[in-house]
Amino acid sequence: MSRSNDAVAGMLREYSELLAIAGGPAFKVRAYEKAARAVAGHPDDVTGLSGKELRGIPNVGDHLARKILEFLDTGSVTELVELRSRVPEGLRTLLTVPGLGPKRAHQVYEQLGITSIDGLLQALHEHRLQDLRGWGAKTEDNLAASLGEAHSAGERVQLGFALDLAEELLTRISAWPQVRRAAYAGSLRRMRDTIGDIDLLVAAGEAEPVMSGVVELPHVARVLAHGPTKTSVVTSTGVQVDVRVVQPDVWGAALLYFTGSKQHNIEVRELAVRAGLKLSEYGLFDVETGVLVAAETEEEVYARLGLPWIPPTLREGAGEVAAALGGRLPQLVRIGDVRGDLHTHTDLTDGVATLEQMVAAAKARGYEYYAVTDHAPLLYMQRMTREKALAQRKRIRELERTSGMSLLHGTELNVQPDGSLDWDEEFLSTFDIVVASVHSQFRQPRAEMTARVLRAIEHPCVHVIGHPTARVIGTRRPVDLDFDAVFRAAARTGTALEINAFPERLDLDGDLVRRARHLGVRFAVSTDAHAVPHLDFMRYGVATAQRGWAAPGDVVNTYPLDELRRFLAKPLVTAGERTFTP
DNA sequence: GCCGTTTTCGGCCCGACTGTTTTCAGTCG
Repeated sequence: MSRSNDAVAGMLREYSELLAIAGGPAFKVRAYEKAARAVAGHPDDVTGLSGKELRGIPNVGDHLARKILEFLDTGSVTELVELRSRVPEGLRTLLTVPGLGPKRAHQVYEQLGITSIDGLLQALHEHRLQDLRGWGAKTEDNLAASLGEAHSAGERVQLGFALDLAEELLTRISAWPQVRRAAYAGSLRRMRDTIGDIDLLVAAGEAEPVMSGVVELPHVARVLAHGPTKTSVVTSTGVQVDVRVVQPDVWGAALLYFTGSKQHNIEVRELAVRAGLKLSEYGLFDVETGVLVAAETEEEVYARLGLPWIPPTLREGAGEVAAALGGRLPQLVRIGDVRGDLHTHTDLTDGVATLEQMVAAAKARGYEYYAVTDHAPLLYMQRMTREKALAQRKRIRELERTSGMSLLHGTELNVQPDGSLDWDEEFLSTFDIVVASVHSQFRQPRAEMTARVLRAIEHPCVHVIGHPTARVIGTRRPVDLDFDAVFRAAARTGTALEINAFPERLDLDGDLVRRARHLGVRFAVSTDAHAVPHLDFMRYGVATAQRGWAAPGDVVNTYPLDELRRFLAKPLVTAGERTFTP
């Protein structure tokens, strides 16, 4: 994703939020927010675009085009700087607390002088908030709960953010003359859904120039440590980056060591000890003679220990070493196995790209098929209607003839609190693919939530349950579900569970995928794209599937189209099996 | 501030939920 689009979108979003807190007109707040979304989702890099071209982006008009140009030109916007001076800096971070919007942020600032999350916690502790107009004990309780969650997320950043940053840093570092190889390691290479700090490994004959280069990188805000082979810095975005330099001939041993996980390394080193060997980041050595046995590649090191190469996404010390010893490692699904995306949106609902743009981008990715699944009427804000859906279907059928790619017309339904869905069964049966997701009432007790999701799974027209836990990383915890019951029902009815590839979601996560897989569940790895660049999130979804030990056969969108269609026919559901009737 | 006109003004995603009120404000999706 192009960085300048993200930077511009960030500027517009900040403007929108500051305006909201300052009590600016709501329509203006929304205008900035909409423009931010459009710019972030715009497929072309905005750098170098003319004012006229910028105005071609939806929701960007004269004023915003000028602000964007000023921003790209000077790195700043006069009016934004002025606005910042009127709103204390910390107030904006208060908006990240679920349940606290611009009005209440403004209120706690005006009446209690609170400008930070710490200040809010303090006031909460002293029960000073419930004296405010419109506040009560319950409001305080809810706020305390969401603050607790935000805090428990700690300083970790999302996978997508970390990977973008790591790749940008690696591009720079790899260009230095001393550098032979450079790669990210650690939890990022294992593709965990959140990343504590970024570990970069560099192979270079000479370490010193690399270490000095790292502290000079423009991203660096603070240097934590700066030694001959290891440097730790904090970036201006607050992420810690550890860079380690090794000799090129021990690359494999070092990469293995720095990729971890700790538990995986312990298990591998135990194997070494039992074989009279010693494993460190400098190589695999014979204990008696001290002779180096293997170090150059990971494959060599693993092989000398009697192991096949173990994919990083499996290295969690969760049975992968034993499986590797026994020849039982799964054949993992890979990005190249994916033949299509089964959950995407267009600007007919809340996407920012047109149907034509999304289809063209999917075609450019080389997909064999592509599903468009815009929202359904019960997500009221999207104002979907049967007529709009049918009109879209007509355009999809036309587009299919010219695009040379199979297009599936689908929809994303809303699973209501009682498990009922948008539209009737007769109309639903006319869609090629139906995704059903929970979008509201996330705090239902387990029994109700489970019954709700089970009813959707049992519905004969529902093919995929979208983002099954509805979590938003760092913001909203997963819903409370009896997963075994859900997984068994999904397996029995032939309903796929989604592995939503959006970096904020990654839902199901790797652990749940693994559990579900054991019960025979199949998965749809989908991006939930709302813009062209979001189609690239597929790699996060595939990595999450890998973390759940999923093979291509477990993932329905690796199937050729005819096989996918057989799956979507949901042959496993018969009327007699249904425990709920819609 | 943007957009689409019944084009240069007047609308702007719209309904549910929560917790507070005692008829509604704030937040969310």
